[in-house]
Parts: sequence; structure tokens; C-alpha cells
Amino acid sequence: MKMTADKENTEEKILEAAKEVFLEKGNDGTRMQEIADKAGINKSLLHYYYRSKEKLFAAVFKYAFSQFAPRIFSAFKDDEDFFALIRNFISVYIDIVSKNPFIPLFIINEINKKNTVFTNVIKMSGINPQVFKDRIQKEINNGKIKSIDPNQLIINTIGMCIFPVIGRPLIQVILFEDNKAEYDKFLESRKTEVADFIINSIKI
Amino acid sequence: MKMTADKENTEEKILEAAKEVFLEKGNDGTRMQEIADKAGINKSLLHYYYRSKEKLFAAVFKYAFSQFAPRIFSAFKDDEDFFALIRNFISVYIDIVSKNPFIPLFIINEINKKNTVFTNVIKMSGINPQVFKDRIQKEINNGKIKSIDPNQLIINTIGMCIFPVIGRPLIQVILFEDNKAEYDKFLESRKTEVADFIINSIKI
DNA sequence: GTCTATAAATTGATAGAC
DNA sequence: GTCTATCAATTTATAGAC
Repeated sequence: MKMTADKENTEEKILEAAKEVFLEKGNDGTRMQEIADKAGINKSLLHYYYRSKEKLFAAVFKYAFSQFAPRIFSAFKDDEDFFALIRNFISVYIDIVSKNPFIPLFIINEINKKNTVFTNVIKMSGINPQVFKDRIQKEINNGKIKSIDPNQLIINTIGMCIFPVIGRPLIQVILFEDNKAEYDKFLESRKTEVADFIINSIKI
Repeated sequence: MKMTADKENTEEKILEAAKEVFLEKGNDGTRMQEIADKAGINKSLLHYYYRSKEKLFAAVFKYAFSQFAPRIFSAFKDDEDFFALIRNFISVYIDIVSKNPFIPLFIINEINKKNTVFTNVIKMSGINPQVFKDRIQKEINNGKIKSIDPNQLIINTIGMCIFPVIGRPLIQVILFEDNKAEYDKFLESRKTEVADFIINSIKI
């Protein structure tokens, strides 16, 4: 039906525009007018489809979190060689965050603000780091890697992947004289450099 | 003189209140009224002393950046043993960011937004990572550590120090069942864990 | 479904009394 | 220096025509 097609089309256009603006500017920095302009529609339609700014933001947050956090643990294949698993995970993960540079900072910021509101979203997201922790512990028990607190290893890994992306504007100026191309090369090389760094540290 | 004393006292109270609010909520999320309430003075006085919100924000940003970034390289002593230097730097650095958890995220966010405005602040801050790069290269040349791109090592180090602080609300829920005391212990133990992790990776 | 017009509330900033 | 009163602009949200 045309009506339904239009409806979904407009609703989709709004959500796409809202993603762009909210992800870049956060909840406080976002104006409904800017979303409407980007979607090419009237401002009133935002309320027609999403009632309020808060509900539209919630839709964007839900998308961002579903898009991002589960993928943290998605590249995980349990039967793989552990070092190959690390190499694969880091390569995929750095690739994702490099292509979606606003999402990690957006999530961190909004969770820092409305902690109570989104704690539930996190808990119901199905994120379960236990498979990771168990696998690390298994490798330690089997004498394949040095003893280390699995939580420490996990945070080390994710920190090294995310920090150069969310801190890019600062780091690019201080360490790379604001050379964008050089920084892109730097990020690309980290797909293997970070894995080497970790494996060097934990191998026996 | 009493007048001067009052002036500086009020001006100082305003700046202190502004730091609290701006650092936690960012520029967009901050209301002048909230700063005035926290300082215990009238809203008009904010403009009397700082003319505009933008100028007050600039004062806070300047403070935050001066407080934070230079300390990145302050714990550096050139004559020290390299591994001792790493241990000392990481311990001091994690301690600083743990006690000022809002500053790193504040700086990253605001630089992400007004990139052109604050690029100058960065450049004129006197930050010079070259001493770090040179020292790392020297250790490589002397055969004390494995070959590694100094930039990679620097970002690995800072990333592992900062990420668990700025991502705390998220990580604490996912990995520590929102147990604050456990997370505090986790952060404290990282002062040595991160150094061990790095040294294990680069030692020959 | 989509638009125009406008309400209602917020907020940065200024004028002027004391 | 500090306060009250108020302006002017912005912004979310709604009412109503088409």
C-alpha cells in the first residue's frame, strides 16, 4: 500500500537523520530542526512519528547500542586457536569502530549522564562476557598463556582498540601534526600491531 | 582592600562552580542558572565577571587542559631506568585520572566538537611528546626492548590508562555487576597490572 | 500524512536600582 | 559589587487546516 510505504519511508528517513545528528552532537547538542532539515521534512512530522525528542533519542540510542556492543563479542569463535582468535577479533573490532567513530563516544557519554535510564538497556542487551572470561581462563589453565586476570586482559584489549578512535582529534594533533592520512595509516596498522603487542605479552 | 578581596572571592567561587558543572555536563548540557546556584550567587554576576557563557566555558576548558595534558608527560624523568619509568608513569597517571574522572572525557568531547577553536590551545600548551618518542627509540637501538613504533607504544599505554576511567559506567555494569568497590579495586590494581602487561610485551 | 501557525517554557544576556 | 526585573531569542511541542 502506498500509505504504508510512505509511512515507513518517512519514518525511516527521520531515524536515519536522527542517527546522524544525535551520534555526532549528543542529546543536549541536537536540535529537532536540524534533524527535520536533514530528513527533508517538516519539524512537526518528527513529533507525529516519535512523539517527543526523548523518544526519538531513545530509538537512536537503542540502535547505537545494538549495533555496537553485541559486535564486541560477535567475532568470537570458540573453536579457533586462541592467538588467531585475538588477531581476528582486534582486526574486526578496529575496523568497526574506525568506520563508526561516533558510536563509542556517544554511548559512553550518554551512559555517563543518564546512568539509571540506560542501565536496563545494557542488562537486557544480551551481552555476556563470560564466554570470553572462560576462554581466557582455559588458556591459562592449559599453560598456553601466562596467568592474568581475564578482566584486565579484556579491558586492555578494548581500550587499545577504542582510545585511538575516540581520542583521534587530540592525538592526531599532538602526535601526527594533524596529518589525517598518516593517522588513517596508523589506525590501519594497529589491526596487527595491537594483536602482536598483546600476544607478545601473554605468550609463554 | 575589602572590595578586591570580595571580587576575587566571588570570581573564584564562580570558577569553581563552573568547573563542577561544565566538567560533568559539557558545554551544551550546562545551564548558567545551575552554576549560579552552586556558587550561591545571582545569575547576573556570572555575566558581570565573565561576560558570556562562552568565555566562562573557555576558562574552564583552559583549566582542564592545563591540569590534565601536561601531566601526561610530567612524570617523565630522563635518567631513570626505562622499565622503572614506565611503572612510575602508569601509576601516577592512573592515579590522576581516577581522581579526576571527568576531565579526560570532557576534553575529548569538546575537542571533537569545536575542533578549530581549541586546536590552538593544544598547540600552545607546550606538550611535546618528542622526548618520549626519542627515549623509546633509544631503548630499541640499545637492544633493551623489542622494536616497536613509539607512537603505537604511547597510544597503547595511554589507552589502557584512560579507557577504564571514561568507560567506567559501562564496564562496571557489564564486567563487574555494577559493584563500585570491586571496580575501585580493579582500577587500583591496574597501576601495576598495566605496567607488567606492557613490560612483558616489549622486553627481550 | 504533511504542512503552517503558534503556544509554552527555557535560557543567555542586559538595564537599572541599591 | 550584587540584586531584581525583564528582554530577546531559541526550542520543544501542539492545534488545526488541507
